[in-house]
Amino acid sequence: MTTLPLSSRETARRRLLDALRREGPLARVEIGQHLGMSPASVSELTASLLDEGILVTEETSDPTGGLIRGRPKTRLFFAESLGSVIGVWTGFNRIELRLVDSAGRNRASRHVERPLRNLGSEELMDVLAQCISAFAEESGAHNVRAVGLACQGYVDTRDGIVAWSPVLGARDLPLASGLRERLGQPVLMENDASAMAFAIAQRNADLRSGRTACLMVGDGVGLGFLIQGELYRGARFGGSEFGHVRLRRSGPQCRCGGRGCIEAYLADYALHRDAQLIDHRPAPTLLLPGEEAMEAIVAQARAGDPALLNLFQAAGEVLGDAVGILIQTLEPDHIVICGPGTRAMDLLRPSFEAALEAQTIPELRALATIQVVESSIDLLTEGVVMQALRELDLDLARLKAA
Amino acid sequence: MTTLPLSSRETARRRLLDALRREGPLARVEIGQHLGMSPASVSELTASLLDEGILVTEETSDPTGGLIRGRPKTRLFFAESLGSVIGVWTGFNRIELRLVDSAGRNRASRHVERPLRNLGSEELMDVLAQCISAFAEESGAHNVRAVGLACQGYVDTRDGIVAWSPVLGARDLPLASGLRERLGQPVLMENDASAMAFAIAQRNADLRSGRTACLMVGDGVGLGFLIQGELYRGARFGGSEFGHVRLRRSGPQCRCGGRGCIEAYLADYALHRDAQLIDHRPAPTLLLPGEEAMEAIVAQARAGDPALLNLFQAAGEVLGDAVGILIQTLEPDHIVICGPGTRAMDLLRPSFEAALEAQTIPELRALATIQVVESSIDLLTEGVVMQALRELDLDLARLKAA
DNA sequence: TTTGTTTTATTCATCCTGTGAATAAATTAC
DNA sequence: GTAATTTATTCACAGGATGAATAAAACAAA
Repeated sequence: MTTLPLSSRETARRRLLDALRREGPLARVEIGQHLGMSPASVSELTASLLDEGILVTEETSDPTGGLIRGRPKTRLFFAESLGSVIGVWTGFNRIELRLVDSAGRNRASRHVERPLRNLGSEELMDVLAQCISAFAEESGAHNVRAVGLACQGYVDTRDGIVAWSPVLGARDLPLASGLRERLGQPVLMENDASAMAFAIAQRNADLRSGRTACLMVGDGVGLGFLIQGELYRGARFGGSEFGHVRLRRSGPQCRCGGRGCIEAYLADYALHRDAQLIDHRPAPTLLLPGEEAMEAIVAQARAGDPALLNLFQAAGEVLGDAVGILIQTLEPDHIVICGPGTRAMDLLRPSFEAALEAQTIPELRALATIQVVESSIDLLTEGVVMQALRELDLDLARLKAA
Repeated sequence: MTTLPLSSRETARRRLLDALRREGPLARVEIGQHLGMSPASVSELTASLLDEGILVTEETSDPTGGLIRGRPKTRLFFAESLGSVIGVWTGFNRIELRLVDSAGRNRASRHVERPLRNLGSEELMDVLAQCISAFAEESGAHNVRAVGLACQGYVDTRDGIVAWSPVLGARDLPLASGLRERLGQPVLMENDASAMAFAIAQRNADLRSGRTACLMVGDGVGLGFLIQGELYRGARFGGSEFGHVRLRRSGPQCRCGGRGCIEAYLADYALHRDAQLIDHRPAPTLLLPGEEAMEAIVAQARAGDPALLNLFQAAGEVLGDAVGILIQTLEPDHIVICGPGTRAMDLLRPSFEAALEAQTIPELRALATIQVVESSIDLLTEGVVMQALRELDLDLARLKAA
């Protein structure tokens, strides 16, 4: 992840390519309208992008059937020849993979069940590299240009280092360089909640204006924070570990070693573990339960199981407190609650809303819109792949400039 | 407060004038070194600033006494003729005023004891306007160009509206326009913690790089958050109401009407109130105690009063939790604890550090430097005045451009 | 005094970008 | 075939940043 300030040319270029990835093929006039650029500027920019072989003109088979007068649009889009990018997410005991072309269109995806916890760092990198190359091979990926990797924990996105992760058990793990050596590809890293936030904002223009706090609930709990559509970067160019804010002094145990973290109430592993405890099952594991197991718990709660209802009630309360803290601290314009955890939003909502109300000042609460976006892990690899693609766009531009 | 994106020219101009206000008179070469600009650009920029009458060349009385060879520097600085700006802070029962020239140098200051709580909005504006004009007159202010006003609460800095304030009891109060009508001057508004954060960052270059979270403890508790030296703006261009994050569900009463807010433990009024309660004094007020009263409480605690020590212990714990939340949410590069409340830092520190440690992940905690900056309310009016001056700089540039 | 040295400041030609206006191109409508 | 319409390019120009050359203002030394 480059962190140099972008020149105005680079910004324009990025905006243009972002718009194409979002909207699909566009004619030059349309690009101008989308971005508020003059036709002359668009012509100039696209000329060099065409020249560099990044874009190609589309063979227009005249889809309007001659209903529109005037010179027909020639739409521009990404050249197929540019190759592809692999996006990876390392979950608790699962690896999610996706292959996209340079336009960001899905080409293949799969997931692998494989616990990554407590592997040594060399072994971890071996396993990951092996999964990625196997996936590349089986999906017939040709000309892979980069790998984007999202994982839980605090990620130094500039250097591709996992500064801290509860899942990988890692401290300052130089994952990007380790995988680069093994795969021979540039590897770009991102925190997983950041990746999902980015993907969601790509689908909703509102979320790309102002400040958007995107709380992902699922495997863990993470926050992706966007300012004018770009990911917020903290120290060492990482995101946020909001999921490990400890709201309850003597709350349940968290994967991070602490107690009472937001995650320790809301994450799938936490709900699953606590549900097992209710049933007096032995030795609750910290492994990620499958979607079926979670659905079963939710169904049982919806059926009226009082102990489970209590669980969701407590989780909703924590969610309300969490969103309340975000509102009072950052005053975002938009708040998004997303991730697999939204499957139980109906169960969470009453206590969520009560806690949010108790936690926040009404006048400030009114400044933010809150929306729930159902989103699966797919969106996560989509986000990291998008970020990787933009990074490659930039590299190409700088390559040509030099 | 203008919120339009700045043109590159405007950015350069702002950086130049900021540097002059911080560093004092500078020669053109020195400006170039400070800002990493070419001599040609500096010459060009300063030429128009001199032309507009914003800067003047300094009459160099050759202070080096001829020890240095070569053409002597001609230093540039702000023209005296440009007039002055008044900075105001409205506290709980006190108004702080300051007059500065266009270079930001202090010309006069005073404070007025005057409770502002529970005044009607018209009356409030009358009182404020009257205080300000009396101050302008008595300090011999000539050619006042603007008033900068900092207050507690959520301030819409673009339109100068107090969206919410526990002190002024206001909801959507258009204070800036009301005062402008009464004073005939443009009035620029800012949240008080934001103003102090800005002032502190002007004095320490480190804090102007990366992300700085500046927690002001005093009359209330506020957060000023800086990204690359510029104030973070949330929805409606306000700052943060971090002081009203409710950390303890059944904690003490806060001025905002809630319970267990950070402020309800740490603010002067809270400590004073709780100290009175210990002594079984009747009817604890919410008025701001004077500095002497606070010093007395601190002295009594330092002398070993166990009940007071408990009070500071609880406050320190809340401070640690608060800083912990900031670290895990925003991963700032720098954290500053400032304001009059730092007077008791020795009493707060043990429980502060323990709570911080319990609240945060060591690897993440290590990413931020934490420093305590002793700072009085003076810095606050300094900050708001600085912001007002930069806004005027911008207006002047846009005036000339039109 | 004169000439050279040193440092500061300006000027100038140039590059880069972005834009409005004019022009060209490609199509439909009549 | 001509007019109308829409899309795309070209061109001249403006604004801003910069390196290089030049000018300016001092001191140092012969």
